[in-house]
Parts: sequence; C-alpha cells; structure tokens
Amino acid sequence: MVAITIKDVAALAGVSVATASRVLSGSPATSPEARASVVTAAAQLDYRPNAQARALRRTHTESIGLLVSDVRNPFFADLAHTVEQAALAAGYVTLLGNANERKEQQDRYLETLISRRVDGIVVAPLGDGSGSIRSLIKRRIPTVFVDRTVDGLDVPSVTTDSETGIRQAVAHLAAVGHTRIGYISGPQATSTGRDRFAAFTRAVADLGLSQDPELVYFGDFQAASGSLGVHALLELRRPPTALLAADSPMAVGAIAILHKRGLRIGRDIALIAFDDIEWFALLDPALSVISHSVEDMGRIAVKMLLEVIGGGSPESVVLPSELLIRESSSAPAPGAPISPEFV
Amino acid sequence: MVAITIKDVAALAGVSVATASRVLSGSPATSPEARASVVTAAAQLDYRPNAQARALRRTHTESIGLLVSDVRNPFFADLAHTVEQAALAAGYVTLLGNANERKEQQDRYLETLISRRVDGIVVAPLGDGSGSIRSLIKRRIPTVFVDRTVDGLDVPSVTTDSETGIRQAVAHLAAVGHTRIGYISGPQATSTGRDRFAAFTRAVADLGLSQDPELVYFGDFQAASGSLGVHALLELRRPPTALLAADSPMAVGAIAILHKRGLRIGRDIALIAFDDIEWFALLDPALSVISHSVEDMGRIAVKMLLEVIGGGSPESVVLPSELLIRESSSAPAPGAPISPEFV
DNA sequence: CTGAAAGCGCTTACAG
DNA sequence: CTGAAAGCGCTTACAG
Repeated sequence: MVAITIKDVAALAGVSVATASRVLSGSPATSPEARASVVTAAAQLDYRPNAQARALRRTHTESIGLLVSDVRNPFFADLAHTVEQAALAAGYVTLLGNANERKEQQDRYLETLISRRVDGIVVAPLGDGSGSIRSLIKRRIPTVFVDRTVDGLDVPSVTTDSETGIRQAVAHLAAVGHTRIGYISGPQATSTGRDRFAAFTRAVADLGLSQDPELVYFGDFQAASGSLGVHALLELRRPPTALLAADSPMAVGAIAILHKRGLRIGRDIALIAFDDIEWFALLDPALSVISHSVEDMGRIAVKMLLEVIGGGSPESVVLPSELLIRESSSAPAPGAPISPEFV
Repeated sequence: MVAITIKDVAALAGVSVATASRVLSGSPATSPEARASVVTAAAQLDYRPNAQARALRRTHTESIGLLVSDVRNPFFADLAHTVEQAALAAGYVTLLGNANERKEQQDRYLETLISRRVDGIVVAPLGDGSGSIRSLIKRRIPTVFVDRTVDGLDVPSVTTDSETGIRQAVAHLAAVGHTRIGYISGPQATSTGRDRFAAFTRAVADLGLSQDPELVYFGDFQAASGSLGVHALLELRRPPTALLAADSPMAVGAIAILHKRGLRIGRDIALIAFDDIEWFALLDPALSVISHSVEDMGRIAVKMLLEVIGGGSPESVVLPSELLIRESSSAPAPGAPISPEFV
C-alpha cells in the first residue's frame, strides 16, 4: 500500500499541514488560493484522509454499525438494505456485521464495532444482556435494538407486536377447523422467540385448541431447524394438521421437507409463516403469512439512533403485525389427523 | 461515551503505558506480576483498545472489506455469509458494504473501506475501472474480484464460467422444441451481465434459434426489471415461448408477473434462472436453474485475498456452472407462440 | 487567513 | 523486564 498523507498534499500545495487540513475538511478560514492549490494537490496525489487518524481527534466517525442476526434471512437482508439507505441519506455509512445467530459471533462483531468507534449501533440482539451487549450500555454507546430486545436493558427499540398476528393466525386456523396446530418456535434466547411462543401458547389456550406440549418444536430461526421441526412433529402419534413457523427460514426448511414427504401444503397440511417474504406469494399454493413492515422498522431504527446520538432518548416503537390469508392455510384434510401412509 | 484509555489501565495497574501496552498486545517481554495487574485493571475498567489508534501504529487492522452488489440478492447474501465465516476462521473480521447495484454507492463504500484501512477488499465490482475501483489499484490495496470483474484491470478474481451453463440451458430449451427464447439480461455495465448475454447470443446463433434482437430485454439484476422484462417480451408481436433470466431476483420478478398474467410456468411458458436459490426448488413447478457454487466462490475469494495480503499474486479461478433441469423448462405449449388471450 | 505546536490513543525501538 | 520518548496522520485552539 502506498501511503499518501496530508503532509504530501501540503508539501505539493506549498502550504502547512494545518492549512491543508482546513481546506480538506471545509473550514471557512482559508484563502481561495490555498483552497485551489490544496484541492489540486489532493486530486493529483489521489489523497484519501486516514479515517483512523481523523477519528482520533474528532468525536464522531460518521458511521454506524448494524449487527444483524443472520444475513441469509431475507428479513434481515431487507432490514440491512433499509437501514443502509436511511443512514446514507443522513450522511452516515453503515458497517454491517452478521451474528449468524451465534452469541460468540455477536460479541466478536460488537467488539469490532466498539473498537472502530462507530457513532452508534443498531443491533438485533441475541441472548441475555451479558457479554458485549453489556459493554455497549456501560460505555453509553448510542444503541438501538431492532426486531428483538434484551430483558432488563433500558435501550430504545423498534419491534413488532407479534401477539396480534399470531393470534389472528391461530384464530384463522381454528376457524377453518384445525385443533392441533404444530408450532415451530424460535430459540428462547431471543425476545422474538419468546414473545411469539408465548403468544402462540396464549392463543391456543384461549381458543380451546390442543395445548399438547409435543406440538411445539424449538428451532433456532435457521432453515435446517424448520426441517427438523416438521420431521419431529409429523412423527408424533397424533401429528398436527396445521403448522405455524416463527420465521421465514424455518418455513422454507419446513416446506422443503413437506414436499419431500409428498404432503401437499394447503391440502394435506396447512402452513403459515411469520415474516412476509416477497416470493412466499409466488409459491403454489401461495403462503399465508404474518406480515410486518421491515421498511418501517429499518427507517425508524435509524431515526431513533440519530436521536440517541444527538443526545435524545426516544420512546420505543412497537409496529403492528397482521395475518395475510392466502392459500396455504385451508381446512384440514378429511380424515385428519394425517394418516400414517403420508408420514 | 465514556472513554477509557490505556492510560487509565496503566494507572490502575501501577505500571507505565508501555508495559500495559505490552501485556495487552501479548508481548512476551512482560513479568507475571505486570501481566496479572494489567489484566485485572483492564477487566475492571472494561477496557477496549481504540482500534483507530492501534491501526495508526500497526500496519494491519485484521479486518477486510466485502463490497457486495446487492444484499437483497440471495446469491450475495449467501456470499456475504461464506466470506464472513472464512475470514473469521482466519482471524479477520469482515466489514460489509452494499452497493445496491449503484456506482455512486459502490464508490462511497469503497472510500469508506479505504479510509478505514482494511487490510484488503473483496468486491463484486460494478461499472468500468473508473472511480474508486481505480484508487484501489493505484494504492495497491490488496483486492480480489468476486463473481464479477472489470475489463482491463489486472486483479485476481474468482468468477463463474457462465458460458457452459447458459449453453446447456439454451440447448435444453431447443431440444424440447423452443425456437424463440426471451432473454432477460443483466446490465452491460457488469461483466456477468455482458458475459451471460454474449453466451446467450452465441448459443442461440450456434443452435439456429431466433436471433431476433427484440427477444432480449436489458434489466438491472434487480427484481422490478425482471417484471418489466416479462411485460415487454410478452407484448411482442411474436412473444417467446421460453424465458431465461440472468439472475435470481429478475427471475422472481418474472415469476410474479407470469402469475399475475395467469401464465402457468412449465406449461404456457418455460423459465430458467441463473443462480440456484434454495427455494427455487420449492416452487411448483420447481424451477430449472443454472447452478454455480457460492460456497466455493466465497471460500476461494478469501483464500486468494489472504494470499494477496501476504504478498502473493494468486491465479484467478473460474468456477463451473451447470444446468439443473427441474420442471419449469418443458416443451412449448401446443399452438405456441402464445396466443393473444394469454397476454 | 496562516503556521507552529500540542495532542488524540496507541506501539515500539532505545536504553537501561 | 521496564519506562521515557518518539511517532503514526490527523485536527484545532493559540498566536500572529
């Protein structure tokens, strides 16, 4: 790497580094001549200020960190996109980290983001408030939680009210005749995993449906666990006639196995997924989903983070969720529960 | 933000900052007593070294940049995941940027990554060698191109041989009876856009199929342009009976419109997509695709970048592509070209 | 408007 | 093994 510093620019321009610095950072206290020569010299040398050195003196870096729990989850890929665009519009660049649903990896990235002195961090947190999440708070680094929260931590957040959507989904399945609904849950180490599970449990109880604990499979929000969940649920002596998956990757895993087992979704078994992914509507049958707005979530998270960075303490925001009934959630097949030849 | 520096640690530990620094960075030249007191002090103060300051003195930052052309494209989300894991295994942290298929945004991120002095950059480049891509080369920043390249730039790359897969796809469509194949192309500002288009053109010519230029629609690799492409192609006086989409987001856009128009894929019209996305196999009919390995691409890119960082100059790698025939690419409907009532 | 100088938080020869 | 000192590339009061 060829290192071109402000010294080189100043030398070529025939001014002091102080003047060069002033021109380069747009200080008004510069003469037109100085400006011209410095700008020319910088261009000629293809000078790029060293952000590290600059950050050492300045108090801000014009960058934020976004720590997402899984980039391969389309919900978070979309979130990354929205956050990035909103941040860019506000003059901030986004450094994206991927926890891949692993606590150690979350900690590793958080350390990196802290070390690099981003001005603030938007994080979809994992686990309890231990590890690097705690450091974030202790050091008063501007932080906003998105999608998920951590119990006992007083951090502004933008989340989804999963309860409404899940209740609608369960009620809809009950209305078309399902009584045994299998639930593929997210991990209980995440707030969304817990909230959605609790909402499911309550809905099922309130509606007088089966509360058989065997009907719940605990996955990890990634695709493979959706497949394992379907396997486990279909092996039950009394398998469910409908399935509710707590996020889209697990739904994808579920669909793959359902296909492999020769079960027709929407006929042999009903399926509803949390998260509305563009192509879920393209499946045949189109997937019924619980939808919430990732655009709103990303946009609001950035807005809130900028407020925190500016010294404010914004109120947390809870976004709505709602059931979109498409074709995958019809009545149970006649003769349900599913007879053994299907499984 | 509460700033805890090495001075605070040294003071609490009762040693000089030099000694504190040695302990903290694992230098062997430290006494057990010094080690103990510094480690304790650091833990007590929850000290995190300032990466900026450290990078100013050290020559490397143990971080690499990954600039992806579109995070919402599952191919690149998967690539981000693979690169990240491979880098982490080698002790590097990955800073992810998203160009969103826009040159200005690519430049913006590249500037940021350069300024932050990452040790190297993996980039799926956009456009010609102007702008920040040129700076990268001029400053000899270790760079590896992934998926795409830039003409005239001598940068190690790992790409896919699109030619084979596309030729197989066209030959397969021809074999089942299609003569007018519509091609939804990627932008000509990308090497993959150009290569795949050229491969399509050659294949169509070699096999004696229609070379009607109207059968080609130039999209931008994002979903909306896939929809527009289908619209345009189906409005032709003699519409195609088969469609080939140059990447998966455009295929998604195409499928959505095909559904909306009431055309049954695999019956009324054939469709093949470049890129094998997990759930393409879950569609009904399952989508025939041109597949290439994103895992290999990511893994090799990191391996090559580490070589470049280490002073080597690795050979570029070209990965194979191949057609996976599923159900969406069957023979043209009887009475094709598609009669007006379908369009 | 400009330059010399101090300092941001680290690391690392240099002496001892 | 340890400390004082220089220096990485910038920015910013301080004088002028």
